[in-house]
Amino acid sequence: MATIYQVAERAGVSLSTVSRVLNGKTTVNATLKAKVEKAMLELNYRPNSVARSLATSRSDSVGILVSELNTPFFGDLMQGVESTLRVADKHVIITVGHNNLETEQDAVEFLISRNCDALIMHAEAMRDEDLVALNEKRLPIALVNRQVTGLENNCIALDNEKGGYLATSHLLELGHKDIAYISGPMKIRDACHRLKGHKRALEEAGVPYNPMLTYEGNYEEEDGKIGLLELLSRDTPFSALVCANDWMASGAMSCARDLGMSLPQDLSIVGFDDVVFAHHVYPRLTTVSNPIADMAKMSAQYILNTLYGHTHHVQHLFEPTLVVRESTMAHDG
Amino acid sequence: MATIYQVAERAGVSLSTVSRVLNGKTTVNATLKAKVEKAMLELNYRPNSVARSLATSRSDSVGILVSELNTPFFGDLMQGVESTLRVADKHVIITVGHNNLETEQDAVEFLISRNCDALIMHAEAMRDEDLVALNEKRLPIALVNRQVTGLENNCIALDNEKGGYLATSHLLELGHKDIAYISGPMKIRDACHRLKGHKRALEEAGVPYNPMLTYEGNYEEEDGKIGLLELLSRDTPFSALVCANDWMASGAMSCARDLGMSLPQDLSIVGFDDVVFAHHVYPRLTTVSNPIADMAKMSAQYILNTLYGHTHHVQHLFEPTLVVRESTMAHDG
DNA sequence: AAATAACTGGAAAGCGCTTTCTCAAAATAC
DNA sequence: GTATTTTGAGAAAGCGCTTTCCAGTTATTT
Repeated sequence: MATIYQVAERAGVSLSTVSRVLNGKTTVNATLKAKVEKAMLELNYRPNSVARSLATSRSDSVGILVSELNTPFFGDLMQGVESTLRVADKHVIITVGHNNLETEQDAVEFLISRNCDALIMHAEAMRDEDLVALNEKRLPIALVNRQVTGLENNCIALDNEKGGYLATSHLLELGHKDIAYISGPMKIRDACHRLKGHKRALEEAGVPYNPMLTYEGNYEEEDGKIGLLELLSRDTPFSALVCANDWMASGAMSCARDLGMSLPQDLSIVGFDDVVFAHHVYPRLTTVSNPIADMAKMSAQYILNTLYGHTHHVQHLFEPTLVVRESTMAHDG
Repeated sequence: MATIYQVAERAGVSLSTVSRVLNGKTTVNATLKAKVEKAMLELNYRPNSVARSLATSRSDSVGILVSELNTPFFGDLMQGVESTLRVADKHVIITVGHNNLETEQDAVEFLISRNCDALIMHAEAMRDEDLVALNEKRLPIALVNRQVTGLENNCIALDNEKGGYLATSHLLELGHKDIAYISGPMKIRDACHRLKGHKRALEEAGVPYNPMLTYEGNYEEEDGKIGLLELLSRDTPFSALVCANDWMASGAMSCARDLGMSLPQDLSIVGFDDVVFAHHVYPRLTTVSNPIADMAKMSAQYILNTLYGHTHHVQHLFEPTLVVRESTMAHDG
């Protein structure tokens, strides 16, 4: 790889001149500039961004932390961030936290040691304090899908409580009263909030909450199946089921079908997140849409604002909406 | 952030000692070592990997190029690579090529300018020559899902031709003779190979290939729908359909259902890739499984071998297998 | 006790680039 | 034509770390 010295030599100018045309801060004589550009082209010169980063302690890249790489949810998240950063000519360094404290911290350290200019994080395991502490370094952070008191400005979150509320309200409106709920792991906050919304909807409708109708899963497809079987075994009848994400909803659906139930006649099911396959399942899944891609974009814009002087409007709380498809129907009983 | 000097000072040792314990090439007196480690802990020292990378021109990170971030296929790819590299304590820098020549080249330049030790690429737009040229720099590359003559060692590919063959053979065995085919874009090689396999299966079965039964899509869900409508409009009856990926298969399925067809009675459909939602659709999709996660892992192991002296066995060609589910059935006519 | 081995410290160069700072040259003013 | 400003060029330091040398200590052998 050619260095800046070689470019300078070939163009017959000093190294500082090359640096000047490279960074365009100061004006450079037009003919000289042309010479330099020619030399760069001929040598196929590309500035070494590691060296540049060391010298400037900036890197024009922002670190992003996701929990997994291979789920539609995080796919949309990464994609949203990457695309909006790319148009601003910033790059992205992705790390994986696996929803595990140590791994998340490791990932963050890695990103810091890579001189990232900022962090966009979907941190699930790190505690609020960790995040606050992190924010105190002079490295800007954006928190996606999380609300931390004290960091309101950095958070871009979904109103999960409202989402849970919407899901259950929809079923109540359809005349269901016995509504089962397969929750995500309660150690994950959005799972708590979703369940809270569910309870509020019940309460407002005057339907008592029955713990026998709730099962705590782990957000995975399998949990939908296991959860449904478990719920059915509890001898507490129900005509509808809310699943705290689409994966579990899908698991519950195929389990129900395997059990010979017909959907949605025998069981109305609503999911959460509206991930890409939600309309692939049959019957197409009624679900709560989680505008994760929009939130991701917004977080990127927030970073662009604070870091590079852009002036996007930033919205901190996103509203979920109910997407009614064919997996729910009125209760006849 | 603390520097190595501060650690040295605090531990009361020289900088070279710190560097020695850091890199562990030479042995260091145990008590000194302990002192240094204590100092590091107290200062929460993390070596600046940018500086280190500049000094060593290695970075312990490998660049990876994918076409998209938000599809299950690439999700599995990234996940496979990341997980196997992580256990070897290497990091990953992901870039996106969007199946576009310029973007791909840009991404590669970025990775190079970041001092990546190696590249794992799913390059779709770059030409064979580009890849060969790239390989000539001393930076090792692994090519996933692609076969380039001259780079046989670097390629980890799926036998796509065989996959296409399997799909169509399955239908032929079920008694279908009029088999439509929705292809991927012919500018993408695996799409060509899959189609070629389809044709070979027909030929071996003595069924003449009818171009009227082939539609060229773009690998997107929408294309399944458009393709099916187009094929139906051609007045050339068919009882089965092969789609060159699961997305198009899913699109075709929902389109068929919207048209009032019942599946698989009125139309047998087989997909390709066995992406995660293939068994979410209804009826569950018979498809050709593409062991992309395994291939990804293998590519990472190959890199580990060439770069860091590991000695994994590397397999260059992967066999697809047919996964029979419920979207295909015997032809009665 | 002498010879050998093993470790440690200090200094210095270098990775490739940016960024002052200084000074000379060109452009403008009077 | 001299004085003044504006521009551009070059030199040099520094970003944080690794590496290599060499000299000096300390431990281990014999």
